[in-house]
Amino acid sequence: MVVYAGQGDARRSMALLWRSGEPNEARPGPKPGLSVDAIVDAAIEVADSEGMAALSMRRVGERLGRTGMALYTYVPGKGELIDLMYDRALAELPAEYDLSGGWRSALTAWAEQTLAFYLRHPWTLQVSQARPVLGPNEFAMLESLVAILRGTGLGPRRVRGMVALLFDFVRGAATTVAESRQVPSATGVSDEEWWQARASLLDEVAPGFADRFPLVRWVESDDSEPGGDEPYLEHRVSETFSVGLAVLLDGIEAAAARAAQNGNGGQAAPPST
Amino acid sequence: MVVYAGQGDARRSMALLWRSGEPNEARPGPKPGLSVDAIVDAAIEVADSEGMAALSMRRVGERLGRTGMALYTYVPGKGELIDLMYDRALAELPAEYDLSGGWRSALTAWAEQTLAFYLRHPWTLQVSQARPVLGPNEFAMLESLVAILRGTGLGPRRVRGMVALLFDFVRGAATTVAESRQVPSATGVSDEEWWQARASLLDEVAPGFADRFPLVRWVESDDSEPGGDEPYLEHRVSETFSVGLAVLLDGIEAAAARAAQNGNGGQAAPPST
DNA sequence: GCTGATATCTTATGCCGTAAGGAGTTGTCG
DNA sequence: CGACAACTCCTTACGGCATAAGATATCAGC
Repeated sequence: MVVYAGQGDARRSMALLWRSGEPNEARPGPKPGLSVDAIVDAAIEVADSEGMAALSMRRVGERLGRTGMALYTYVPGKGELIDLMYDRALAELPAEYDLSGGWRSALTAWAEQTLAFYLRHPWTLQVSQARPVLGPNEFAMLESLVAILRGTGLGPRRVRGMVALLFDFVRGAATTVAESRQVPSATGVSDEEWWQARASLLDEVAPGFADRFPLVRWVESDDSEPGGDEPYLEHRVSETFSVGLAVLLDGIEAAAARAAQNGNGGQAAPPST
Repeated sequence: MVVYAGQGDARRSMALLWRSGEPNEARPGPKPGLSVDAIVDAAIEVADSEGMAALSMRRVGERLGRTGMALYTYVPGKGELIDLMYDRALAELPAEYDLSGGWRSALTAWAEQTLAFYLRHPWTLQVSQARPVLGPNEFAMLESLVAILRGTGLGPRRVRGMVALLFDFVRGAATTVAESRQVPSATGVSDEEWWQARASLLDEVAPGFADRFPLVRWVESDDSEPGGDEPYLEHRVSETFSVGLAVLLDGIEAAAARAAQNGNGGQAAPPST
């Protein structure tokens, strides 16, 4: 399931994200044995290695030699912790891309880097996108993508559309790979074995299946290059990724060309559908 | 979080999905008071009205005047129930689209219908895509999309890429709207109010924000038509949706044109990147 | 030393999925 | 008819979760 951000005191969680309002030194009471950073790090370790489903306050506390409840001194709740984890992880992404080769090559690099990021931290795919975390690194990520798309000469409305499209695309591909990787680890069965078992079950349970869905059969027929040592589904996804990226780049180029023709940044020109 | 399908006895859950191996009549024991269909219907009602997070075995049982445990007579577990819900809901989608106007208009209709479906049943967005449910209606959905894309003359590999791209796009847009709709219902604050509150908090907590991210400011600047009575974010998404769809259609057209030129269904022709 | 703020722990509440086993119902066979 | 087996449904219980409430220990400044 999608994990939602904390609804609690919005001011406090924003302050945590932007590290503002740090406590002054020399306060009464025992020295803090932990820190927000240490907690976020431990939580990311848990999520990276065992997945979002295994992330619990107790689990994180345990890794720090504390109980789960000890974390509530530093962080308002689990939702806010996830926001912090997410924004921290995003810091890994490049702040800018080489634009000297034009926007197409920069966008390709962006897509590859971003895909790799999601695969390094698959749990980030489960952080809600609609109510953005609004942390510094999320803005930086957006800034760097918009910097590339500015090269197309399109206006803000068009660029917003492409930002969404690009993120949906990369996140979708990453989600497929990330979830497929859980099959072997969760079931002890290789990806390919899982698919073959399912396919033979299909024949058994749904006779005449192939005749009912001839186009499914056609589209699954294999006209691709062999996948080397990549697992079955990951090979499929990497093909899909390059095909999809090519479509996106061509579509963006078409929009940019139309806008250049009209000389208006694509703002007033209606799509030629 | 993403909800994973049941790992249990695969044969049994496939049989449930395809409704094969129905029990013969005249068995000993009390007459079944429930049925798989009744349970799936009740579960869909819960998920539609209260969201996936509120879906629990006890909750569904309660709606049927039973305990949660009673459901285990009919359904192996929660994961399998979700699979059944998903495939049942997919039956709402059109089995075919009007191809007489060409693939562009059919694809536009597909995107709109599919988006509307996800918004009617937002919980379907949380069913894992990598290990497909493999129920009859999931195949039917794929079949109808491939039928449209065949009109482009592209080969299976290219069409697979576009299928993934199109689903990622529509699901991404649907996810954004679906999650944004939970803000008002969960917090009692309108979408727009939520955003304004966040924005003023940003100023407070991150001074100099606008200078740090000038392109974010630029891309968020409003060059769009007024949104009528649509909520803020939904208006943004519907703009984004039409921009994205136009890009996709143009990109697909470019691929199709290149393939037609080479006369090979786009199979051997390398992408011109 | 006292006061009051702070960090941490223990305990408890109310959810969850589901394992285990018992009670009641109904068909078939002797 | 009675016995048995299959079947539905229930109660209880376990171990997990987030987190509220409150007890206890630690420390700075007066």
